[in-house]
Amino acid sequence: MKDPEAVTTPDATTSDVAASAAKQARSNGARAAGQRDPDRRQRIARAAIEVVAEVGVEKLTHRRVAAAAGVPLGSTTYYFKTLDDLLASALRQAADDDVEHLRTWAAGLDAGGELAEALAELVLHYLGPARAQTVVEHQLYIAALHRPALQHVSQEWDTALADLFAGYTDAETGRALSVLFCGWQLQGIVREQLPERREVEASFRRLLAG
Amino acid sequence: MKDPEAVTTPDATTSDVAASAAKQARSNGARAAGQRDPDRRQRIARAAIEVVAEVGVEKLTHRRVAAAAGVPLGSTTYYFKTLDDLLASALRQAADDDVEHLRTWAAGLDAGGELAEALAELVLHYLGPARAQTVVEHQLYIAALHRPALQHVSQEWDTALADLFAGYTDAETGRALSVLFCGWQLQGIVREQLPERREVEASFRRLLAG
DNA sequence: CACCGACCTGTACATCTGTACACCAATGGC
DNA sequence: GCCATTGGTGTACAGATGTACAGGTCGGTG
Repeated sequence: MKDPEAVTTPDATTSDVAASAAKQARSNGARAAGQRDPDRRQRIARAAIEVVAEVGVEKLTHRRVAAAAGVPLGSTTYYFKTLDDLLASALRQAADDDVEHLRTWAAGLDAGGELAEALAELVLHYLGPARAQTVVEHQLYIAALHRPALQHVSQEWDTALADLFAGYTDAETGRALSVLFCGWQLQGIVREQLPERREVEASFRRLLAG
Repeated sequence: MKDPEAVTTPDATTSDVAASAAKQARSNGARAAGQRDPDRRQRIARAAIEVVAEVGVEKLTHRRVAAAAGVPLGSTTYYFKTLDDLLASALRQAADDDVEHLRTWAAGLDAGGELAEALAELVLHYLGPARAQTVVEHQLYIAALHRPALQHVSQEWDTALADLFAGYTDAETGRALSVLFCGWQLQGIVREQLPERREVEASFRRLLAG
């Protein structure tokens, strides 16, 4: 039986990692047992992110995502009842991936090094090697503006960023750093030329000097 | 530099461009002769902005814009051959309107007053009374990411902002201020609660202290 | 072994979309 | 006065889209 009005999916919204891990452990050898494709849901969500990266949110369709994920159309509508569900999962996935990436970045931060330097480096990373990811994230972030149910995801994203930075200074400075950080990203993604590292670093240093 | 406008005009493909231009040049004294509704094109562009504000870029359609502008469907496709043309005009219109607004703001700036204070005020204005406008602008700004022909519009927008701020300090500080300004806007539009004026002002002051 | 209930898929359909284009209307030149 | 030209509009059409849903498959359970 298909649950009629579950929040988003037949699965629970979170913690499918544990469930899928258990089942995967049980049926590791050949094809999956019971659940033929345990993490297909997450794969579809990531395919949605990929589609947004390539053609933009306004061209996000079930069919395109299905093609990108290599699954039939019926599969995407099975896991995501409506397109907004799909978009929501994509946003959540992108935010989670990003925050995790930021955490590992923070973990690898040299305690003795200068924070402004590291932040400038991070900005350039997001505008250079990880530019595609940055573009998607902003698309999804903005797409949430017209979906009240998603705004808290974007909010928590910003908050996580500010908290992370606050860990090295104080709450207010952390917020200011996150604001400047977002600004550099936003202005950077529409230009093909990267900002000067020296200039970016200098701006962070000014904020920290207060 | 603002150059290419003819590309979006309806008669771009037909061959009587020269003839109409000649006649218009010849009968220049009679203003808007032959045009029953001279600024309908601009009205449609503004209606497009309105539609984006209400339902988002991904739901921007000819029909919706026509309804919002109070014109028949055929009229929107007459002035804007394709949807991208319409979106482009909307972006340009929004950017122009915004830059003009910023200029009048700058013109009314008290020379003796503090810049940080005025900037904080401006941020709160864009997140409060002019929030809808801010939301649209970001939607359009982001939409340009997948339309290379539009990126320069967004770029010039940022540049105009930085130049404006630079007029009160120096080039690099102006850029930094514009980055922080954009950051406050971006983070502000997903929250329903405005940031504290004192905190915003303090962040600008820190940048200016360097 | 039979059966049940999940996972999964192919297809159908109503709707919406962009766009073309054949039409009216007025206006300025003759 | 007439008429060509251009502004303006209603409609038609092919295609894409979201979504429902009837089946199909297969492991688990009694």
